[in-house]
Parts: sequence; structure tokens; C-alpha cells
Amino acid sequence: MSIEQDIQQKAFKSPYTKAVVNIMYTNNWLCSLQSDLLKRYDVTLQQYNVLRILRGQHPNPITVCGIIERMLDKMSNASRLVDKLILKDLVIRKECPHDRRQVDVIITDKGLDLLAELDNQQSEWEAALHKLTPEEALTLSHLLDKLRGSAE
Amino acid sequence: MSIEQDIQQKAFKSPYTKAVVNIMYTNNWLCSLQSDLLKRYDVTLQQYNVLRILRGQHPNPITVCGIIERMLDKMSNASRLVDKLILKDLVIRKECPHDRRQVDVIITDKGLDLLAELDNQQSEWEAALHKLTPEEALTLSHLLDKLRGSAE
DNA sequence: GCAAATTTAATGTAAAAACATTTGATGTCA
DNA sequence: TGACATCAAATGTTTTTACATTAAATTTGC
Repeated sequence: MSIEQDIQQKAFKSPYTKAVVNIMYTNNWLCSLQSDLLKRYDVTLQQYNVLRILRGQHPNPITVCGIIERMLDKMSNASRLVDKLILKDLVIRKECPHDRRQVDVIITDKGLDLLAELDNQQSEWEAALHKLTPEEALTLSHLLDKLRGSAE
Repeated sequence: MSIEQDIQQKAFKSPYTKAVVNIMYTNNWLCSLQSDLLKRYDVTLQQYNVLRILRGQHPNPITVCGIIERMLDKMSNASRLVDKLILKDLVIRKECPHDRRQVDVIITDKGLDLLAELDNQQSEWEAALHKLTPEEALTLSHLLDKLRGSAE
């Protein structure tokens, strides 16, 4: 069923309003799916995102500022998020040699192992997305870029 | 710039992963925009969504359960959200005649006025979305429905 | 070189969310 | 009817988020 039925709304004011509501609704749908999966590994969605950013840099370190820049939702407590990951031995903090204000963060082997494990699980839920063809998925991305005014 | 540049990622594993990340990124972009607007009126995004649900029913009441069903992100504390709205005189609680477990919630005139005011403001930020044509906005919605397996 | 401004990360605090439990009301069925 | 399951809403508790402030290091301009 379509978005109107999902949230039991009769009609939307404009195709734009409808698209916006649909993005938010779909986002929540995706987050729920993914959180359920991550919960089994005792990682939150935010922690998972930070881990993926760190893996993207590995074996290079990245500063807390760098993490915030790359995060999907910029928030101020990346610092505390790193704290949580350190408690689980998934990352380590290292002092930054050339600027002592900054703090380098690096993913540990344990963190990489966890991500590898999660990659496998991901295929399980990614299969749920294959109701779109690869071309449609790209079109979707392109439209979102354009919506944000980020299209080239 | 496209999503890759926005979050400084080189490439995505698949068009599906890219679409999912883009949905989440765009959702955050939209929420920030909208929250900034709502903040001036001392309403949160969640409270705003509940108010719109209530307006959709007006002049009929709706139960707390009904609100949760229609919310974009189902959470358990719709009850407390209603509390907040009552404090601001935007809604009222009424006992439900035929089932004393349930509680009817109705939007007040003050609530309707606030929404009307916000509707005007909305056009301001909706203009930001007109980089898409109406047809593209509909295509976007359709692809999202299909992604969730909700296409007809 | 030094004071002021800026940057980086951490921390304090209040509000909100997530999750479980409780309370009261209704439905079910022997 | 009465025990038991179910349901609706509220409440308790812990964790997370949002927002502001602080502390230390670096940069800038004079």
C-alpha cells in the first residue's frame, strides 16, 4: 500500500509535501529495520555509523571534528559517542602529534571484526530493498540530490 | 554536490546502500530545516506532527492509539507528547464515552490557529523543494513506496 | 612576543526518546 | 459469574539528544 494508506491520510497538499512525508516515513522504516539488526550486537545506529566512518579512514586516524563532518546527522556529542565505543574496545583514542587540541580516533581490530560480521548481516536486510531495480535506486538517489539542491 | 561529496565518501557498495544513506541524509536535512522554522513557534517537530494528525480528524476526536498509528515514527510516549500540547492549550483531553480505557484528544482553536500560521511559513521552506518538478516529486514518492514494498 | 580571537574536544544540564512496567477497563470463555 | 487474557493509557527509569558552557591549544594581528 502507498504512503497515504500507511499513515491513513486522505490526500496531501502538494506532491512536495507528499514526498517530504514519504522521505520521513521511509527513513523511520529503514532505521527501525536496521536498529533491530544492530541491537543483537549491542550497537546503536549512531555508533554503527561512526564505526563505518572510521573504517573508511582505516588505517589512518580521524579527528572528532572529522567524524562530525561525515556524520549523517551532525550533533555535538560525537565525543560521547566515541566514549561509548572505547568502553567496548571498538575504537581507541590517540593524541594527535601536530595539534594537541585534536584527538585522533582509530578503529580497532575488534571494531573491524564487528563491522565485517555486520556486513554479512546487512545483506539480509539489503535484500529487502531489492524491490527496486539498481537503476531505480540510482534514480532515487539522484532525485534526493536534486531535492536538496545538490545535483551537479 | 552529490551525496558522495556531502559526506565525503568515495563510493558506495551498491546503488541500494547509496540510496539508503541518501534517504537518511536527506531526512536529516529536511528535519533540520523544519525544526528551525518550528522553533520560532516553540513547537517541536513531533508536536507539530501530532497537531497535524489532530487537524486531519477535526472536528472529530482521536484516541492516543489512533495518534500512534498515524505517527511517522511510532513511539510509546504519545501520551507525554499530548501532555506537552495540553500545557500549551493546543489540544484538550476528553474522556471517551463508550470505552473508559481510551482518551479522546481534540485540537483546540488555538491549535488550529497555530497550524494555519505555520502553513503560511511552510510555503517559505517548501519553495526550497521546488528544485524538483511536481512530476519528479511524485516519482520520488513512488520509488519510496516501492522501496518499502508498499507499491500497489 | 603577547593579548585577543578562534578552534577543538570535553563536560554540564535540561529535554526528549526508548523501553519496561503499572493501572484501570474491557473482552473471553469455561 | 469469575478467573484470565487483552487492551489503552499513564508512569518509572535509563539512555540519548540538544544546547550551552568550559578548558586547553593554536592562530591572528598588532
